[in-house]
Amino acid sequence: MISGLVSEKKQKKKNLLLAAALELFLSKGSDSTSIDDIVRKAGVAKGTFYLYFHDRGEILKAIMAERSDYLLRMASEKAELQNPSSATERLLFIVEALVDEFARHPVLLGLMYRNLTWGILLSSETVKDVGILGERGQDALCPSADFDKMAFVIMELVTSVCYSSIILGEPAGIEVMKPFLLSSIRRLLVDEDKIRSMGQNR
Amino acid sequence: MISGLVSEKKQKKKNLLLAAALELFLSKGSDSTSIDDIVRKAGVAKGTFYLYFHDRGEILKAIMAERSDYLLRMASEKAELQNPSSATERLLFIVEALVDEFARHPVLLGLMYRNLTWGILLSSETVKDVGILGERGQDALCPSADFDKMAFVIMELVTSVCYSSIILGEPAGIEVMKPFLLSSIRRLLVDEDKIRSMGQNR
Amino acid sequence: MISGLVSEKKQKKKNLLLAAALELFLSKGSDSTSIDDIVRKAGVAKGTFYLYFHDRGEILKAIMAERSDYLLRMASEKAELQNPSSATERLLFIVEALVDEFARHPVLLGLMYRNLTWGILLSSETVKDVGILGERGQDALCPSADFDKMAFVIMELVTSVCYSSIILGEPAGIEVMKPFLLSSIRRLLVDEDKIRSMGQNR
Amino acid sequence: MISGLVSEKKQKKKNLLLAAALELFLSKGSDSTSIDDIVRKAGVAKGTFYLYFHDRGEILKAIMAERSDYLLRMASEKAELQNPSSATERLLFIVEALVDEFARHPVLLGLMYRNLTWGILLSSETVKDVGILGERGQDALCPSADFDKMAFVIMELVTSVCYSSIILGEPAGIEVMKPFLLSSIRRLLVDEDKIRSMGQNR
DNA sequence: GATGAATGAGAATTCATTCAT
DNA sequence: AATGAATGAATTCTCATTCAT
Repeated sequence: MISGLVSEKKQKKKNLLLAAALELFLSKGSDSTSIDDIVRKAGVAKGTFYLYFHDRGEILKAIMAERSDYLLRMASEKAELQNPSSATERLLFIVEALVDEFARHPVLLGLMYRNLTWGILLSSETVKDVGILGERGQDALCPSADFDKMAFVIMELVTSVCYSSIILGEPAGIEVMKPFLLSSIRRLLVDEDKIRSMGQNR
Repeated sequence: MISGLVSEKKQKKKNLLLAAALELFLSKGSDSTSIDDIVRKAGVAKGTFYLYFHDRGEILKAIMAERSDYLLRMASEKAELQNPSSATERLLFIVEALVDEFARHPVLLGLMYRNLTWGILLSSETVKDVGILGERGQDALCPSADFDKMAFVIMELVTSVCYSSIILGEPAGIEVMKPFLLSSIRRLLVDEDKIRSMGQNR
Repeated sequence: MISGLVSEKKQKKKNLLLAAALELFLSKGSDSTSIDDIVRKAGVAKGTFYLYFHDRGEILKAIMAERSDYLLRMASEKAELQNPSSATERLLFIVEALVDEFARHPVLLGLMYRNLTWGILLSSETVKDVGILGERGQDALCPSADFDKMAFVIMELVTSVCYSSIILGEPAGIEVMKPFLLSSIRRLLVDEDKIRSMGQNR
Repeated sequence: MISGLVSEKKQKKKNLLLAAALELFLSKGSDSTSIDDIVRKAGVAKGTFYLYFHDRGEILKAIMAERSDYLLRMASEKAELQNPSSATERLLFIVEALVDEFARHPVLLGLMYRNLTWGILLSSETVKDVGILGERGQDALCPSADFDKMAFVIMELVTSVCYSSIILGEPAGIEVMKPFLLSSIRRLLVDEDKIRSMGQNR
């Protein structure tokens, strides 16, 4: 456990930097946060920043990865607590939790919007076991081949709609857009074959 | 008519600036384009920029508005040429034209992704008469109340998916994502009541 | 003449920078002179430097060109005043003037040594008409084909010997090295054919 | 012998540093090589550098001394292999070997040009016994008094001309300058008395 | 309206050096 | 002897903005 403590100590300054950067990115946006700001807030020397990160983009990426991972886990756990009756239900609960979190923390949303592409996160191992679409296979929400694409499309949709709605108020407030978003997702998950047959009717 | 010519002449420098800025934004990205770059390329003096624009954000906004308007019109016209048999068909043709355009001009896509929210454009008068969801009312693709939201959600989805797919190659190339995107949109437009009843089965 | 005055005014800041840089390069050496130092001494803003020079190397080059050109003219004039009886005499007077100047201003020598290669200067038009080897042709000090090479070799020799002798005191002081240098140059200018025949004797 | 081994081991890190520094100086130039670069390449800790060298200048000096000594020995040996018929011949062979080596390794040339003055090396004991001007005395290439000066002047000349010719291409390529340089040196070694008498004729 | 020289605050980055372990 | 995390002064370079002409 000593080595654990050592490496913990070794990472202390790095963690100070990460914490400071997160706080500043959230309050001022990443574009207007200088490395000077970060080290001043972290209480470390300028050079220490470059000991751990190559540039501002790198610390942003690190923070985005950590935040989105955390966000997804948190939403997943919240959904589980509501005993979803189906995979669809579960997904909708997850989305709802995400929307609520974004509504509570618009700055976080602003930060994640277009600094984050879910593509990378969703294909990462850590998130695979969380899952947002339930198990692949029999009970899956969509054909296995489309699994990744669907997860990805849904997450991009959620972020885009939240951003526009919560931050810009366009085309309507989040209280109006949320139900619409949820029903949109429900529609997305409808079995494709059934859609095609229904499409014929029009 | 003289005054018309005069005001046209008066705008000459402004147009030079707009043209120069567009070209630079596309080739270097808006972040790395300085006002210096713009005036040099436009062949006007530094001070002249501030005669017409307050800052870089303003010229960017102007360009984004013009570009997205043009893009939507172009896609609309292309769709019309294919004699769509229904409003859904027409919308899918429009989306296809947009995707193709983005695939041909990744730089334009990158520019729009980072600097445009369809919310503003879609609610503008100039785009209203283009329309992407057909006429409101009887034959409409979705309930009148959801009209704007649906248009908005679809456009955000298209941009997000294109960006991730074309620029980042995540979660797959655009040739794979395009059919998936089109079928996703088809599903989004399915009548909600039918969905709900189908949702029960799960 | 108005335009002359205008362009003179336009160059005022540039000249302030050049003067400040020269003074600093001479007193601290070019390596330990920062752009900050230069602008502070010149009394202009930081950005103004970059309005006129791309980087420190550029201002150094400009100064070196001006200084060496001046130096050569000065030495040439001094030589002329002594009514040299032959082209060889004239060259030796020039070299002597250069050596004396370097001995009086070791800092200048230190600056020019290995920041300057005579090659560029000697082939420039401004120096062509000064000449250090007299007229090409009949009376020339060396075959026309070797003219440039000879001028170049002599100047490199002078600078090298002066530097080592004056700055480092190696292998002897300048009062000892000067006569040796002059006689070395005299030897260099000896007709090659004669040398070859003399070489046989050894 | 144990102590010998120990002190050899003790020097192991120092040698690692020297080897790493040489390689870096040659590939990046000494100015753009940081101590960080050196220790990283050497695989030792930052602090270890300061255990053996006071600053970068010190390690540079050490390397320059070793390199130029090696270079001179190498050139000397090569010259010997060609069975020079006279001291002049021998010197010219040495110079030729040096020029060829510089032409093959322009980086080495650049490094030596900027950081070496032959003055120090030529007066060192290790080089005295190599000699480039043959034995002092009867058969010497020049009067004993001028021995050191001449050796020095020739070496500076060779380095300067090689640098300008090989690196800058001024005033001509090395294939053109080499013969000229060799004949110049031949002239430099001509007996001074004979010169003086010949000088009268002009 | 138009110009463009001048500004100077500020951002990023480097690197020799120290020192507790 | 050896380490390497931490330092922070120093430096380069950018760029939006102003203003006298």
